[in-house]
Amino acid sequence: MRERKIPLNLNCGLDLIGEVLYGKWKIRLLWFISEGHKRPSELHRKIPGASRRVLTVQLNELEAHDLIRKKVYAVVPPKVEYSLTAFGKTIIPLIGALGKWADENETRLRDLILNNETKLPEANRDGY
Amino acid sequence: MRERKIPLNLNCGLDLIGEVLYGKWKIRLLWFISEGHKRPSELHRKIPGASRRVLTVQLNELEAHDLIRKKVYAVVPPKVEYSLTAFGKTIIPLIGALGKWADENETRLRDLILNNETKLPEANRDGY
DNA sequence: GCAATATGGGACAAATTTAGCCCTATGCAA
DNA sequence: TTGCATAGGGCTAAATTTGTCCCATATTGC
Repeated sequence: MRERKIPLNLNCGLDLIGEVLYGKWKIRLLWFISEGHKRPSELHRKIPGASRRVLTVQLNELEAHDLIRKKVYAVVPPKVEYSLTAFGKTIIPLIGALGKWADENETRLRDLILNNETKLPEANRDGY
Repeated sequence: MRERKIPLNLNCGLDLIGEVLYGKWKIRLLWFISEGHKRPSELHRKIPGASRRVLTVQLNELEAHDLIRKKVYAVVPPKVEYSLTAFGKTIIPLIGALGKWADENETRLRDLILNNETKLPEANRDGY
């Protein structure tokens, strides 16, 4: 975040989607929360590839965007639970649909992605 | 792209979605192409906020991922037309749904986003 | 007493994505 | 003859996103 130097576009709906859902782990976070994984540590276990730091940052953003709500228990060690807001719930079906689409095309997508991971970079390496 | 130092996760469908749709302008590109805006210059006019460079890069990626197809006419000045592949067409309804969701919640989203744009950065500025 | 637990956040480093420029090519119009 | 239009891609710089490390907290169990 911090002071943005390149202005936001907020023209069409798709721009807005970008702002709210754009973040490497956000849709996964929303999805797992919708599945009932509420605590940050749980979510981190579900998404081990992400650093704890980014997850908390993105959770904060989702909260700021009113998609999730945070409940802090005054105990030690700390306990925190996230849940979807009513607003957040309205977007879950869409995320579900995306996941379903990807699952249905899983092998195809995986092939396409991996193909390009091994092809494009080699072309670049020559340039160094 | 180039040589990736942080490995990809390709576990669940949502990871795959990330790889294919993650890119600042990709869903907009797909959407506009689906609306019949085929030529790079047209697309650029529809998305003036993006640099021409990134658009061509992201178009290349979409093509590599088999969501769009490119037709090059051997004329001068050059003429290129993109169109959705059959595979690409299957994802359009999902993008449409996202756009619709955002349109329906437009003012709310805009408020939430702008609110945070002005609030969070100020909190940070103090730290400098 | 010391480690482990769960969470948050500051400071800074690295990785990755985007933006900005420049150059090419060739007809057509002013 | 100069300039524009169209598309691509190399290269470098900036912006932005992610990751790493470290500290703090209070209680339970060893």
